[in-house]
Formats: sequence, structure tokens, C-alpha cells
Amino acid sequence: MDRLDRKLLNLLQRDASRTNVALSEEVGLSPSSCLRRVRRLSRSGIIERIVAILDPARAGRVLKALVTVELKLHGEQHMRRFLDLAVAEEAVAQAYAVTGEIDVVLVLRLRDMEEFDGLCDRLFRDRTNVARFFTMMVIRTAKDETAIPL
Amino acid sequence: MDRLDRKLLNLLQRDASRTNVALSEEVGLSPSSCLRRVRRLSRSGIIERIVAILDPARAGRVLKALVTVELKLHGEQHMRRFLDLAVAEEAVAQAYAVTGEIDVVLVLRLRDMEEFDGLCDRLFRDRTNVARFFTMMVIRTAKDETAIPL
DNA sequence: CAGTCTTATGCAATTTTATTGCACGCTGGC
DNA sequence: GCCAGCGTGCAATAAAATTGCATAAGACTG
Repeated sequence: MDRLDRKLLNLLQRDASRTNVALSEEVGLSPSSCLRRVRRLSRSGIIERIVAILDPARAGRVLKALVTVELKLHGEQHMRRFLDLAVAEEAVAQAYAVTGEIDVVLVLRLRDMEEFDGLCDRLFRDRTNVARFFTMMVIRTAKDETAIPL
Repeated sequence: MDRLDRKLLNLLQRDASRTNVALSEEVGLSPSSCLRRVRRLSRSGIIERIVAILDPARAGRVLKALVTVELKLHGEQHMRRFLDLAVAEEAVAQAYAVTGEIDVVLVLRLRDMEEFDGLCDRLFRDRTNVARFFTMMVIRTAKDETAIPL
């Protein structure tokens, strides 16, 4: 992992749609060397995958919400059961078990409040193990970065 | 946006590294038609960009944390000033202004606790406008999805 | 219902890109 | 100073992307 690898990763984290030829020119390598480096980075696992990022609004998910959840019972099985429920929800983009008073944090991508209503029923009321939950609707996104600084 | 477009978007959200030829076979189109559809989706903006997703651990960011922040002063300028500070931090992956008691939620990707210490100093103590903040370190990631369900 | 316009499709030709073998040069260990 | 290992560039080849073109499928209109 030298300077060139970091440069490649930084470029690919911002825009992985360019051709290998273009990439090689940006880093000052021949196309073949550049390709071999990128493949090495992929095989090594530091590049997990290449994905398309969609515009949430145009994909019909205009609302983003963060939900903190406190469980009643804190055993491993109860935690797992709740997380399994949450993971199965397509509106749940991220689900984290966390330290502190809060047990679980969910990040939701919602079509509308009706979808949120249904999700609350399934996750938070219906015979599950939730003591309390607190919803924060996202008003403004100041930063939303998939890239990891190197 | 018909069934084929949705299929293409779903495939590309999971793996945008495959060739157009492979993609066209998966959806049952000729390569040229497939390419034209994908380009239309890109130009329309629903595909925002193609990026490489890195393994955070291998990229040296082993810790993830969520921080809720309450500001002392809630005016637009105070909010903006704090968000500007937060956005400038490379450890801050996401920054949201939200509804509720909490004003701002940050998602952090940290190398170690020392980096967190420095960040706290800069964002939460040093003459800023923070009444209270609450940190949740992520213990387990049950779901972490970039794809948006269509 | 026929006509027409718009739009998407497949095919084929062409251009561009990815991929591989190979020889060279650089670097570190001995 | 010599050798092994690794990365590099070049060139040839294979594969993929891109484009023009003719056709087919709908959608709208009269």
C-alpha cells in the first residue's frame, strides 16, 4: 500500500465509472500496471465492491430518519431477535447495536410517513421487546460520504 | 422506468463492476439496448455515481460511532456554523440536522479513540455551541446497505 | 381502424478498452 | 557486487463499448 495505491483508492471511492485507461493517466501509470494494481486491491479485499449510488429522492425514498431504541430485555437472544426483525425491513438501511443507554440505532429510508407507521407497528409495538424508541427525522443532510479517508 | 430499468438499477446497486455485456445477459437485452438504458438512467440522475466501497477495517477505520448533539443556541447561523465545523472533519462520514430534542446527529468513522478525543475537543468543547452530546459506539453492525429498495 | 409519430430494439461495423506474455529495471538481502 | 523478487512498460490479442441503421412496438390522432 504505497502512495499510488492510496491515490487509486481515493479516485475509485469518488468515481469508479472511469475506464482503466483514464485512471492510469490520472495516476501516471501505464494501463496494464494500473489494472494490475486495482485488481490486487480488489483481491486483497480492501475494495469490497463497486456499486451504483442512486438518488434517494428519484428512487422514491424522500425521507430519512434515525431511530434510537431501548430494549426491555438486554440478553443476547433478545437483541438478536430484535435486530433480525429490523434487518428484514426494507426501509431499514442500517441497523447498529451500540453502547450507552440506547441499545439499537436504525437508519431508515422511507417513502412516506405511512411506511413509517407500518414499520413502527411491526418493530416497536407488536409484542416485541422495545421499552422506548425515539425518532429523529432528518431535516438537512450536511454531509453524506461513502468514501473513507486514507 | 419500467420493470427492466428497475432490474438494472437493482443489479447495479449490488454490483456495478460487471461489464455491460454481462449485465445485458442478466436482464435479457442486447448489449446496445442495455447500454442505452443504463446511460439514460445515469443522465436522468437516478444513478448519481458509481463508487468503490472499501472495507473500513482494512482502510484503517475500525471504529464507528454515532453522536447526538444538542446545541445551546438554535438559530440558523449557529446550526450552520456547527455543521460547517463537523463537515470539515474527515472522521465525520455523515452529518444530519434532525427533528426532536436532538439537533444534530453525526456518524463517525474513527481510526482509534485518540482521534475521537481530538474530534471532541474541536467540535464539542472548543468555544462551540454545544450544550450536550451523547456518543454511541457501534458494537455490532446488523445491516449496512447502500442500495435503495425499488 | 388506419396512419403516423415516437421510442426502443437488435444487428453489425468500428472504435476503444481490457488483458496477457514478455523483457527490462529497480530494490533489498547476502 | 550478485541474485531474487517485484513492479513496470510495451506490444499483441481478446473483449467490450459505442454508433449508425433498419426494424418493430406502442401510443396518439383523425
